Amino acid sequence: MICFSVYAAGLAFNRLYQSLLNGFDLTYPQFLVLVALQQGGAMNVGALGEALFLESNTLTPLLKRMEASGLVSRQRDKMDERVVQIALTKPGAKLANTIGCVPPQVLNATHMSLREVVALTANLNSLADNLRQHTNGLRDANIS
Amino acid sequence: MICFSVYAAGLAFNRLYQSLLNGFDLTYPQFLVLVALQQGGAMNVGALGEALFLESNTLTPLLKRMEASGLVSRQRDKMDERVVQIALTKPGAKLANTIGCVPPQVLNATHMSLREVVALTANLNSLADNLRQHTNGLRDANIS
DNA sequence: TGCGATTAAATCGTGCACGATGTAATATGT
DNA sequence: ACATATTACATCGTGCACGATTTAATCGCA
Repeated sequence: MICFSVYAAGLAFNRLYQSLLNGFDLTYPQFLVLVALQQGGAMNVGALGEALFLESNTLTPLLKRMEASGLVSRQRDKMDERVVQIALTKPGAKLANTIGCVPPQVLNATHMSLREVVALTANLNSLADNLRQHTNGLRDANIS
Repeated sequence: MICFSVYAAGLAFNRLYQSLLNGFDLTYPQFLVLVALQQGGAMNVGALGEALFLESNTLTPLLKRMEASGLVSRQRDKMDERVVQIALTKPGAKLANTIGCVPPQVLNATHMSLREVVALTANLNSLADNLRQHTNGLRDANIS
């Protein structure tokens, strides 16, 4: 049951990250947003969703919470009022740097070599790509 | 970022399963419960939690929903009134057989050979084991 | 026997994740 | 130009997932 192994590994990562992040008042998905913005720079909600494989119905409330805690700013785009630009605030950027220490701790917890982790990551990425293609195929078939 | 790859693969599996299961009025975690009970037979909430890496705060409401839809029974143990035994009902057992067709479809969607899937599953299981040990170590350190 | 400690579920509050839908702004075609 | 379609984001309802706490039953042990 590959699906269950992925599910259980996801639960395990989530719990470990919550433990490591609870001093920063950050959830694991919020941590991912912070990292995505640090690596990709400011971007709109849609682009953030493409990076994290999430949609606005998940991101909008999450980003509002992060805005409320002062980590990101949300600004309507002047050129296209439909678009909302998300950017790290100064405290957000600072926190993004501070939590750089967390992923190495997680890597250590895996008890795996860097080589093994890289290989496993690549396999998971291609697996997820295939699953997404299949899911999208099903969706498109239902529409037409 | 191994954690993100696991996270994204989990999202992808969840979406694919929701698509495949939505004709059965089942969520993905409910599907996992059904399979666990089919494979392990009737068991109490704690044992189910060990099998699925979940606790009563997640399982109790989920099992109540499955009881409401007639798939499982919940019975206080006569010998120890604290424990609640969970068993498949006849419709639940029937549905568990019916959805046996779903995992092969998922395997097909992975576009991976059985050998690759088995190897990836083993790697994920040992990874999750290591993460759980580390998380439990952190928890115990905080208690003492 | 009886009382404090432990255990198994349940409850509560918060935050994702997602399908379905709504709203407002922009793009497109005639 | 203007109605229609499309797009970007937001809203709503449901169901996990989890930390913290509660309740009730059982255990341990003097």
